[in-house]
Amino acid sequence: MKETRLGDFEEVILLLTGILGESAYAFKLAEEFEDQTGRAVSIGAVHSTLTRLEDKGFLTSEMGQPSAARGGRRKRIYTITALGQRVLSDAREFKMALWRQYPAFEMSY
Amino acid sequence: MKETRLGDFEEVILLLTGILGESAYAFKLAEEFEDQTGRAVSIGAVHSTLTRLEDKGFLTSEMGQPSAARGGRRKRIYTITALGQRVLSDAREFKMALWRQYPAFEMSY
DNA sequence: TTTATTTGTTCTACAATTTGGAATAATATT
DNA sequence: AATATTATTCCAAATTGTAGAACAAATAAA
Repeated sequence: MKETRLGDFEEVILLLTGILGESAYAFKLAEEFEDQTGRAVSIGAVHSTLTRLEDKGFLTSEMGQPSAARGGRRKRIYTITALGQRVLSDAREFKMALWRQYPAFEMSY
Repeated sequence: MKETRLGDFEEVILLLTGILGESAYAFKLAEEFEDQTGRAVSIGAVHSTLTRLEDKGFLTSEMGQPSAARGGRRKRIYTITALGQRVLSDAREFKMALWRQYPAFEMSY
């Protein structure tokens, strides 16, 4: 577990993992990413990012059970850690603090 | 002007440029970054990022006048473009939409 | 029961971003 | 003129972002 920063694609994937909860695994995350951004993403991109997030200690993973669906092999389920939540929360606070200072975004929080 | 994405350090620098207005130049941006994040940043990092943001069309720059201060040579002043503002705004909308879906961040916007 | 199809992961390579530091330049003070 | 200070520009290395091929396991169809 290396101590490092959080890239921006990493942040989105981490957030989606938190949002998806129990059903957070690579394929589903890729699908969700495309739905929410409209941007295509390769499955390889998602996998290597998940691995990096796990190395950094922001996620944990374990293999789940195979599903009844055709081809439904075992998935690797990812779970956000307390550290991961903290990092997301810090990133959010920081971003909001900046936006508040930018006149072009004058608004109430 | 290449059409590309916005990295996360890039986003912060772009935002700070908008916030600083007239006085947005590399040294000041580095200083501001350190004040706001508590994280040290090298001046080279800021410069290469500014150049990339300009290549992407999110910023414009021009040389200003020398200041009266000792060693106060001419600064390259950066200004955010309409495209840059739009990109920032889009990034903000997207991020807020995600946060709203994450139960750990249950709150009113 | 073999073969296809589907769902998934793991591995590998390359591109873009992030980051630090050295080299250089311009200005004011001594 | 020499020195100290404020800046920029240039270059190299590490980390992130991204795509795709190779492989594995499960069900459906033949």
